[in-house]
Amino acid sequence: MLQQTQVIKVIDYFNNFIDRFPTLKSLAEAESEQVLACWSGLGYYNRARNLHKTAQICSIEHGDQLPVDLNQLMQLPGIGRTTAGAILSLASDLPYPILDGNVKRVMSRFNKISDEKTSAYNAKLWKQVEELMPKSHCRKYNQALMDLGSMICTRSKPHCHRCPIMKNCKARISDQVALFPQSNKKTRQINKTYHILLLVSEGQIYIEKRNSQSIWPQLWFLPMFDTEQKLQSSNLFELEHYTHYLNFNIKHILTHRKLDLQVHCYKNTTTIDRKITKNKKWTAISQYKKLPHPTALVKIIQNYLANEDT
DNA sequence: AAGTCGGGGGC
DNA sequence: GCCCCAGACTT
Repeated sequence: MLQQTQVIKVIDYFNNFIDRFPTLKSLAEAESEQVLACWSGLGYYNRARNLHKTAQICSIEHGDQLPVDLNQLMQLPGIGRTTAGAILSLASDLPYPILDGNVKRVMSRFNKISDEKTSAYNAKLWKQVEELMPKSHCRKYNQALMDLGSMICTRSKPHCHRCPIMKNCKARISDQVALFPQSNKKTRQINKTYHILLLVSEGQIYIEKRNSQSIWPQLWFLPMFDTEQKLQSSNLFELEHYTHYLNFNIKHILTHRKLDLQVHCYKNTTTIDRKITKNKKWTAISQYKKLPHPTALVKIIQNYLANEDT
């Protein structure tokens, strides 16, 4: 959960997740849908799928436990070198370094490491953090290094006057702290418009499971179309029985894409045949909240629905 | 080596 | 608005 996600955001999800899946075995035996639902709103949903797979692999191959071995850990889906190092050092107090975003920043400043190319930059950072790694007190050392990065050696306005290693920090010595680390190259965001169909009937909304190809793969959401024509011509929902009553617009930003989501709302007060299939169904908005989906959009949609009802 | 994947906080 | 965050995986 902590991969590319700040601690404050994770805490509630973590507690809920541990309540729901208290052991590795219980996670391994869970349905994928339930695991994803517990992840709903946290983002990077492949992390949930990988965690689930890892639990299943460890359940079968490692006797319901994580292996205490760097290479074996790194072969598990979703566990790279940093996460493997975190497991070994924090759980077992073994001398394996971590290179997360915080430690990267500390290392970059401490030894004035910079490079044009990302791969060479990361290699230098790993080498540096390996050389500094002590053979004892590994748990406390790694935790302290991350805390140093998150609380003292912050990205902007670092608190160098309170830093315990300021005397040996090359960036500090040369008064160049602000120059490190170099800002990352930006991947430009591509604008994309989608047309979304919101069907409301007797307090329920229609949702479907997305395919594996596009964004939000295999999550439940309202039907999305590339063009308004495709939305209009989707006879799946017998649009002639519905009354169009509202359009609204949602701007949603992903890491690599700016989405302009145009929501087309249709209402129907008569009873309809609500078929539930594997990948399509009707659901009350309250139930919708418990499904795997991009929740940032659910709040907005719920607000519009609430306003319409009153 | 570059692209992909969410959502949110800081400034 | 831009950058980054307790990164890893795919192409």
